[in-house]
Amino acid sequence: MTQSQQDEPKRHRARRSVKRKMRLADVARHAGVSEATASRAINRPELVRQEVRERVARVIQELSYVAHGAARALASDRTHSIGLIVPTLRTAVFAESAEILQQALNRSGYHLIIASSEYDKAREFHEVRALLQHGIDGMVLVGHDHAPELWQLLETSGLPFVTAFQYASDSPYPCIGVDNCQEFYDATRFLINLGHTNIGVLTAETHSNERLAARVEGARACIADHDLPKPDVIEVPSTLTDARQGLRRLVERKPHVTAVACTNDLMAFGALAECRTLGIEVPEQLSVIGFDDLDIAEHTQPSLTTIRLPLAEQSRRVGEYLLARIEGRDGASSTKLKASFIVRESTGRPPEPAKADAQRGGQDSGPVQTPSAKRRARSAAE
Amino acid sequence: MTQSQQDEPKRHRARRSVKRKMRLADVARHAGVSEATASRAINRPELVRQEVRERVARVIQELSYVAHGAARALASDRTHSIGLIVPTLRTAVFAESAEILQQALNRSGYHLIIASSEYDKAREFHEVRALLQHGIDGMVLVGHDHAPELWQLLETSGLPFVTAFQYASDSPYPCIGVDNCQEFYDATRFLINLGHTNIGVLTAETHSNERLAARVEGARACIADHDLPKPDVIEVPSTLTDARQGLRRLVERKPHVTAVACTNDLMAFGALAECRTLGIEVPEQLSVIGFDDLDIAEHTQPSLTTIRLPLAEQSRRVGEYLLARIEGRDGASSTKLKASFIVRESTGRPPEPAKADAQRGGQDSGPVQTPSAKRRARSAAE
DNA sequence: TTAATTTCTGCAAACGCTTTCATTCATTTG
DNA sequence: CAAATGAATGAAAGCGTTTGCAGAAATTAA
Repeated sequence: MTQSQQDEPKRHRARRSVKRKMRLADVARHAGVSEATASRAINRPELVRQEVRERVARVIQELSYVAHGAARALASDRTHSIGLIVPTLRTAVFAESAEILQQALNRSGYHLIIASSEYDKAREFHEVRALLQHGIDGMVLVGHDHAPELWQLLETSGLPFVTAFQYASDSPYPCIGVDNCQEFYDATRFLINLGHTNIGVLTAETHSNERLAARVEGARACIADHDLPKPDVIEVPSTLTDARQGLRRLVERKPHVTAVACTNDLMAFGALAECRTLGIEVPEQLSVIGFDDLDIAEHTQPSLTTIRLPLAEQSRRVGEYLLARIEGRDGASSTKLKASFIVRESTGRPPEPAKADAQRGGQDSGPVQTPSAKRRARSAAE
Repeated sequence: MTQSQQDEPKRHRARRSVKRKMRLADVARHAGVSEATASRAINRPELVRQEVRERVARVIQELSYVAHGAARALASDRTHSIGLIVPTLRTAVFAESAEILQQALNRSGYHLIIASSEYDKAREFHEVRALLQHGIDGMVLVGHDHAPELWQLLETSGLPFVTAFQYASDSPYPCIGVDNCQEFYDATRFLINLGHTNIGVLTAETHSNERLAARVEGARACIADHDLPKPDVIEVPSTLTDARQGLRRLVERKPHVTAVACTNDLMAFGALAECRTLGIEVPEQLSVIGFDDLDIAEHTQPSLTTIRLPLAEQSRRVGEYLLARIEGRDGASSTKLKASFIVRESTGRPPEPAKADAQRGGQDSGPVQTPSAKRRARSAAE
């Protein structure tokens, strides 16, 4: 029995693609080194003599060798992928964060695998299982409100993970994000400082959205702290149409409301749109604030006073933390980020009591954004 | 030398997590079958006796065994992940598509790995390489405009792939999407049918966005086909601020423009905002159409006439095609999808010549959206 | 009953890489 | 100059699955 020309081990099943893929063995052979050395030339170059290192690199080029991710993952127990589970990518804030995180990880040779839960805990748990099974080196979750099995699974798996978008000082797990309650408290105080005493809250459903719930809580707390009457809180499905209807209910039920704090920009846009329809002047008759600072916020009529999350920083820190954990170092865990308060045209002094009840304010009311208001705004942003 | 209690092979290096993970061998042992059978019970249940199948399933439950993705991938040459490269997730249309695709793949046990190119071909090529190396079973690209090396790489790798968001009858590769040129041609015809003879085009940069370029081309073609003078085409960076400026340039340079066809909703929103600022009544003095039908399109003042892509269908088909290819069947390749034309308030008849030059039209001009206009709109949508 | 199928199962060989350990070789050091 | 140290390399043992093949068991046919 003669030795075959190439001493390749014979495949015991057909490869999917016709042309045989180059393997590390091929690289090694062409470079005249062992597989071990070839591998090291790739992964730990400092362990290999420069001359050899270059030779291997050249051969890799020539053969256009591409390492086999799965084999590498199996041998090294590192998949170089990170899982991210967001409620939905349809929300700009999550999409943008995913994008930034993906870019950041990319620079470190990691990939981002995205799954969405649609605000459903069971579904989220299922996704975590699936990701775990697929093999990931780390995981990012949104917020703290998850199925108990999920926490347990994460813990027993020993997988590095972090939660984002909500800081909680009492969280037993690492989290990176703003304190939504605090931020909205400050925003509400901004309104109160402007002179508003009757503030309504318009929010999308808080049931499975702890961030929104925290914001509502912040508004409530601030209003209570200033000895003002408990605010009307209207909760509607997360669509513009519902937001408009919500605004209507708010002004109907409480004719005296002079400011509406919306827990996100979507709600605020709905409010603004409905005000236009109802002939309510913003901010002369009603002040409106949002949360998120979506691109359009600057271009609505009037432009929207809102709160901007430090998404880039959040994603950066999430990436850093995870990579640190993966590589054995352990980075600073929970981090509280600060949002920025953006004052635009949709907020101003409350109307004079006399005017408050008039359905349409006069056109003559001048600019309401007084210097002192601006100053207060700034302080609220800190 | 006595046999150790468990005949487990001893690990030659420390596992990352403390508690040993369950492996298929454990499942097999507990179920009293071989690894092979255990594996089959999981992957090809029809090959094992029901009784055994159930036993294995039970053991898996009890041990909370989770298969090792990398090992599985190495042995089966299937990673169960699909790569998607979009220009950016910051664009709602791409984010939404990614979301839908991810959900669809999920149901079939696949994961979606997302990367973004930022409209940069070199970067895109790099991402493809990275994904290929990571190991994916299929890939989705946006459009046809890619680096030549990318096509080559894809071809030699033999990876199933498909392009989306733009149908091209002459593409040598499978693509699934609408014909952007055709769709915008129809939209332009809608304006012409309303009586507009002087139509401006406002678009974001077309340099590395073939979809926008195709839309502009569609508008040009339609206008030429109707023997109207060549349109002014203003191209601006993709921000609302620039869009507003673009609108201004458009109405300044050509005072007679009575309609602006925007190649996406972002541009249209900018146009609408600027019209408000300039005191131009829409649609009385100027008609505006967009493309994408973003959520807010329905709630702008006036609401925006625009075009909606069949994103769900596109994603569904992309998923189906890829899975078919992966499993060896080959599904229908290129598919042309149809968008829907959504007529709202931002389009109407052009102003009477006398009024056309007046900077502010009378408030008294009634509803312009005549029944016949509506009828035409419908036909344009087919 | 035996032979011929068909259905299940187990053995063991991949899958393509990483990494431990031992070895070789070139340098230092005493 | 021998011994000790350090730097580079290679051999080979995994990593945890899947799957071709062959044999065993169960079923059917004759």
